[in-house]
Amino acid sequence: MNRVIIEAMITMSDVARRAGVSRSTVSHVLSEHQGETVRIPDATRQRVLEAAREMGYRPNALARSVRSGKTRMIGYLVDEPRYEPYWNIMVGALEAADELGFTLKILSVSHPTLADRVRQCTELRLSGIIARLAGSKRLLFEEANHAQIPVVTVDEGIPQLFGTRITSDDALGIGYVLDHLTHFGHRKIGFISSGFPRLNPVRKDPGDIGTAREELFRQEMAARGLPLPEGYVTHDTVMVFGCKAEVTIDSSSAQAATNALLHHPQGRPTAIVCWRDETALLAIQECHRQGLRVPEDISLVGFSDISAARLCDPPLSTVKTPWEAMGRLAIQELVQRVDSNFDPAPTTHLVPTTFITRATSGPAPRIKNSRR
Amino acid sequence: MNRVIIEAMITMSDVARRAGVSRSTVSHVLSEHQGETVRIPDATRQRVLEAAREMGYRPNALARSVRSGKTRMIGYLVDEPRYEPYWNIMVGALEAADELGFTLKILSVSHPTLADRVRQCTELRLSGIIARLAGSKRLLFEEANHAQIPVVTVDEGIPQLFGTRITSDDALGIGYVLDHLTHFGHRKIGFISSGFPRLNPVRKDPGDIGTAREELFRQEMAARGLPLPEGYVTHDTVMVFGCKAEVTIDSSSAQAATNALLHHPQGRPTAIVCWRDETALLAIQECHRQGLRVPEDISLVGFSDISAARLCDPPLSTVKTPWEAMGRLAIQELVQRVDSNFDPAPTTHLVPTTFITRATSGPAPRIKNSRR
DNA sequence: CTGAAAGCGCTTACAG
DNA sequence: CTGAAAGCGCTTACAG
Repeated sequence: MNRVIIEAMITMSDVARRAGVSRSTVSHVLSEHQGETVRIPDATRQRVLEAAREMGYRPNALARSVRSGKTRMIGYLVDEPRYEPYWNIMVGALEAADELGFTLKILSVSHPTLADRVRQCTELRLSGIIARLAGSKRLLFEEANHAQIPVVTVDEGIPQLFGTRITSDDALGIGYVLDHLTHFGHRKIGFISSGFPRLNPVRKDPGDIGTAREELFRQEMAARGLPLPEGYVTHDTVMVFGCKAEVTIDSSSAQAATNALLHHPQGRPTAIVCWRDETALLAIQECHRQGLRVPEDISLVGFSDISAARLCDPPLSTVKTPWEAMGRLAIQELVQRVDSNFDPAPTTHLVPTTFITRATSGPAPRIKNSRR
Repeated sequence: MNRVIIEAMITMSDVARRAGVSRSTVSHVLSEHQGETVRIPDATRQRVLEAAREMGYRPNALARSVRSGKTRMIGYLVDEPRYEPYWNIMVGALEAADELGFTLKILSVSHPTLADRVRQCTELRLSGIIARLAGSKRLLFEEANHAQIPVVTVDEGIPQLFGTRITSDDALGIGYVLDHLTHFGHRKIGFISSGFPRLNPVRKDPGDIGTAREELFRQEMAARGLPLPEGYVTHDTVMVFGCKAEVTIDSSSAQAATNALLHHPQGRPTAIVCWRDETALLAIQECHRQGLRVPEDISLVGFSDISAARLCDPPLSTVKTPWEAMGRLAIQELVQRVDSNFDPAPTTHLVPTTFITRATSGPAPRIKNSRR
């Protein structure tokens, strides 16, 4: 351990004094683009370097940022920090930020605090913002545009007026799922959708990803000429808002949604597609409880590929959303905008999804009570 | 949207000019502790406030920090950002930081970059550091002590020379597990431990949490007078280090570890305790593959309570580590130190664990091939 | 090559 | 009550 007791942080002036040169010289030697503008003779440079090392000098990144007006710090605004995919986005973002010399700050935002949070972003002089936010982003864009901070939204269902939007190609995913299931002979396919719109019939969030997938499912079923009887789409209940911005998985509602499908008057579907993995896993529990084997009696498919999908038994067949890649892309887009002129014009990146065949999907059984 | 085109960020001088007062006055009105030292008459105050609002003024938090020397920004150093529990720690830390007016920065650190990362922490003038790091933390403490930055380590197996250490009370957890299992009549209990020491026999990390739990298990078994035949402790293989700091779950090694237990010459254990949930879940897959029912034929217990534990079927009985609470506590400890004199003296907080009885553990079966 | 000076945006004694 | 001045730690034209 260094035995020198340091009272306060060593500054550039201290180093200058020790090396017997001016602050300017120290700055030139220690600056990023050393030698680009001015050249310092090696003797002086060494003296400065050594003094800095001896004193354990650490440049003050904040002071630098104040001077340059650039923080190279990017904010990640998340409304549901507990949700695994949003963490995966962050992991990707973190990696990319590291590589590009940026740092990442996490700001958790529940709906009531959105205004404060975006304000905080500009006070922090963030170089860019990644937003994973349900609901209206008007406040965010107002503030960010005013402060000329580029923003990219991730996992956002609908196009927006400003900024870069990075979203997964769920239509592709749904297509894969239906190809897979029809290949296995399934024709009676149910869907468990997100219950969000029912919870909040007034403030309907058009960006609700569960409902978006439900729409896609309906379209793709129709496109394939597959029947979709009334009641073949049910809903679980997910709390997405609230002070603590928690994702509560209400198992009883997923259970009810599954049951409605299993006891459908026209006979149960031979396969159920769920708007996300958590729901699918809960649905499987319910199927087991009813004595149904997965996938022999019924196939189940999820969406996202959360870690549990791989760990469960049987492991879940699911659409893989490339969360980390989306996070990486978000950073790349942002960084690219940082050094160019601010331009809030909207663009969209559709990131391809893939389908992972694991063990919860298989050949359609012959249903005895089928009316076909 | 605000229709005024802003060229650059509005500064305090701009507001002062608009309000017809000096910068000092603006500062006084807008500062945190307004009115504590000086009192500004309401008329002036209103003028300033209105000017600031009209112009969309946002104080520069960086400049403030340079001045005050305090950033109220805490860094979270994680070596395996992909691992769910470390994300949970962050969620807790984030909440607590918000409440206390601090912000959180995430720094991912793979082993080779540790030096750079800790240096970055001091250059950023972080107010504190939360470290979730395997291996030696010498570099970290050298740097942090020099810069007088308080650090708390989380989920660190062994006591250290400096800083606050927050760790879960695994002894308690193991105790619960064995109480539970013996209550159900189990006496032949196996353990799957972390394979880390085997991977890295040279740089043995004494903080390896899997091995620590194994030790605890051995002690508690002995304390209860339960036999632990040679070979009743096996190991999976977890890659914890490497450039990308990934936690790779090598299912084949967990499989092998399970198999070794199932085919033990003295008969298989009636219960297996695993050093973490992922391993337990993988072990269950293997048991199923061998035609064993869980928990009728064999009980399985994990450690951590990751989200998959609840989602799987049967849901996993496990020791719950209070990750979020640990993150919260880390922040609280740090914040408390920020405004007091720097003191690196070591302290330890042992956070209690609990046991969650779910469906993978039950009464011990009568083993036919048992030699008892 | 190197230093004195001005400046980044803020705050805080210190006069008036 | 309010402003001029000095200062936080840094950088960057600008002289010499």
